[in-house]
Order: sequence, then C-alpha cells, then structure tokens
Amino acid sequence: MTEEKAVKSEQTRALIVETALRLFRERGYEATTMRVIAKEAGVSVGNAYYYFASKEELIQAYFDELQEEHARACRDVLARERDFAPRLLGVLRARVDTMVPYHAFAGKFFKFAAEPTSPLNPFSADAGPSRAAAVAIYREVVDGSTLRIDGEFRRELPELLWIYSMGIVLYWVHDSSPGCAKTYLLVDRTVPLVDRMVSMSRLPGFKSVTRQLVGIIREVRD
Amino acid sequence: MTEEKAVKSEQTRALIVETALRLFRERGYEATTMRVIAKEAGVSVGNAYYYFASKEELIQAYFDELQEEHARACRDVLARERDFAPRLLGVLRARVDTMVPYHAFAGKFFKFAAEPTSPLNPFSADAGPSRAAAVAIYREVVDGSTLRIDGEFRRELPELLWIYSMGIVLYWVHDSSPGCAKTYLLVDRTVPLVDRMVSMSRLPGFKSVTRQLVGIIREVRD
DNA sequence: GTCTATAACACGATAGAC
DNA sequence: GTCTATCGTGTTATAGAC
Repeated sequence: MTEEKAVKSEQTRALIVETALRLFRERGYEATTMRVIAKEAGVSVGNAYYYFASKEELIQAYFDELQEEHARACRDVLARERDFAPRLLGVLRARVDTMVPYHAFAGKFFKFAAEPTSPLNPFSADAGPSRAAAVAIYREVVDGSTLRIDGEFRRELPELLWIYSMGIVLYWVHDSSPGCAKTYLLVDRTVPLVDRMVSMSRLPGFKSVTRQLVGIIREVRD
Repeated sequence: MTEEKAVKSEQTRALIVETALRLFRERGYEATTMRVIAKEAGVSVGNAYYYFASKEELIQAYFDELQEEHARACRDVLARERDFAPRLLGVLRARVDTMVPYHAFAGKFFKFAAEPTSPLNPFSADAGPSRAAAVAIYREVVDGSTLRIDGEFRRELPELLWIYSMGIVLYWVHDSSPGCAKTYLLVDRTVPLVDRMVSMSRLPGFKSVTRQLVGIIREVRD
C-alpha cells in the first residue's frame, strides 16, 4: 500500500521533471510556464508545486543529471590514462561535452546558481553533497595519477581544480563561438599550463609559495 | 526651456533611483515592489517605467554609483604608494570597503549580473564601458608602480587583475563573516602571493610560462 | 516630451476544498 | 495527492493632462 503510493509518487515526480526539462530545451526556461509544464505533464499546477517548491527547484534535477552524466563520461579516460595532464584534460573536455547541448538555455540556469541564497549555488552549504561529488572526480584525477607532489598540497589540489573547472564553466556560459570551440581551446591551452605549475610546486624554489598557498586556502575556507 | 526640462527630467530620474536604492537597503530587493518605489518617490508607476525599462535596470544605477565610489576611494593610495603590492592591496581593500554596506542585498543583484544575456553582466559586450572603467583602475595600479616586467605581460596584467578582483567579489558575496572579515583576510593573503608570482615572471625560468600565458589570453579573448 | 491614473495581463506561487 | 480558484508581482496598455 504505502509502497505502491511511494512508487506512484516517484512516477509523478519524474514525469514532471522530464516534461519540464524537455520544454526548457524546446522553448527555453522563461517561455516555459508552470501552467504549461503542468498541462503537458497532465497534472495540475498545484500538484507540480506539491513536488517542487518552485520553478527554480526543477533546475536542481537538471544539475544532478548533468553531474551523473559527467561522472559517466569520465570513466573511460580515468581508467585508461595515468598521467596527470591527460586525465585532467579528459575530465574537463567531458565536462564541456556534457554541457554543450544545453548551451542555449544554460545561461538562465547559471543565473540562479549565482545567487548566494540559492541551494543551486555550488558554493552554498546546501549544495554540499553536489559539490562533494564534483570535487571527488578531481580527487580521482589526482589520486589515480602518477603525479608526485607535496602531501599537503595534494590534499587541497582537487578543490583547486574544481574551482578551475568552475572558471571554465563561467567562460563556457559566455562562449558564443560555434560548437563552443573557444571553450575547448581554453581547456586545451590551460591544462598544460596548470600541469606545469603543479609540477613546478615540487621544485626547491617553490616549496614556500606552495606552502603559502595551502595556508591561505585553509585559512579562508569556511 | 529645453534646458529646464532636461534638468527636471534628470531630477525625476535621480529621485526614482535614490528612492529605489533606499528601499532596497531598507526592505531588500524583492520586497520592494515597483508600486511602492513609485509611491515613495511620488511618481506614477508609468513614469517609473518611462525612465527605467525594468526593475532590473535600476540596479545598473547602483553599479555605476559603486564604480565611481571605488575610483574615488582609490585616489589616495594610488597617489601615495609607488610599489605594486601596496597599490594593489589598497585598491582591493577599497573595493571591499565600498561594497560592504550593501552586503545584505548584494546577492540579489549579483544574480542578475551573472546572467550572460544581461547588460549588467560585467563580461558582456553591453557592459564594455563599465568594464573598461574598472580595468582602467588596475592599469593605473600597474602603470603607476615601479614594477618592472615584460612588456607584453604588462599589457595583459590589468585585465588579469580585474578578473582576480572579480574572484574576490565572488568570495565576498558568499562571505557571511562579521564585517566581511574573511574577505579582507583573503585580500591580505593573496595580494602578496600575486605580487610574488608577478615578480617571478621576470626570472629566466619563467619567461616561457609567462609568454605561454599571454598567448592563451590573446587567443581566447573575444 | 514628461507625467498621471487606472485597468489589465501573464506569471509564479499559495490556499483551501476534496 | 490532487484539484480549482485566487493572490501579488512585474510589466504593459490606454487615455489623457500639461
């Protein structure tokens, strides 16, 4: 009984999300009203709001989907490559690959993700689990590689790489080049630079800068 | 005649902006409706829309105000200091100083600035003049200093510093520490690091990395 | 061109009945 | 869980006054 209800509930919920995401893709975020989502999904507006507290909350479902898709898209390269640079390159290219189909309306979503009070914001406390999942991929990039660097720095590097990836995303949102070619170019050009800088951190002259950096990160992190 | 009208027009416009910003501060952005702004300013809703195409557009006025205030707040330190690090430090601390009073509702504004299609977005083409004014301050930080670095790098450095300052702003928006103390800490800690890295760019071993960086910037910039 | 007054619209969101 | 009816909002439209 309760179980059947739970299943039905899950179905309705999924139906609403799928319909919403399809319509977002077809007509854009703003042109897709809650009334239309409800009508197309065959439910009432009130029912849609029973499952999702706001229109914005529907976007979370999209972000979760994207995150899973990225994790899947990274598996191959992370299983194959052992060197740091190609691992990072593969993960970042996969990130862009998964996002490209949504480029037209991603800007609208990005807006909500930028609001500090929104649970969609990747830096917010609410987004903790999502962020952890995202950072975990970069931890795997580091830990599964042959990279040899200072242990303290190694511990902070995944989060730094995640922030770097957020910078790539920021660039991507504004990239209007065909096929987002410029974003791929940015990735291809900056990964070797990042690789060089990370490798240099081991050199005697850089130990102090690296330690300084690690100290700052720990000091300003919440 | 025409002149008088122009003055009157400017006054009405200013009155609406001032009223709006005061109410935003007092009640927050969302709780301040266009109807209330109009009533408090003693104008009709239609008149408010005659001057500002949207509620969002009222925020542009705030950004412009902030930009001017920052430029003023930088004058002293830029006239006094000649070394690169203290110049940069002073400018960034001034940036935070001017923003702090608005911290409570800045997040709502930030959201609009994040949307790629919005003229409020600092990276957008529409924001070109505002961005140029902001970058100009960092150009003065560099040009007025005793810093000696490669000419090509020197030309790109102001824009890089502006992006760095955007990163500080991003951190600030999320900073809930009393008096935004953590943001000041971030500035105080990262400026010496940036200073060190910029200075190192001159060293023989770094010429190639620096050149690589300059090449990337020029390649991916629109 | 500047401004008022008021009504109307579409939207996100909510209330309350079933 | 689900519905219909309704609210408050940004925004637009209309019809004019100075």
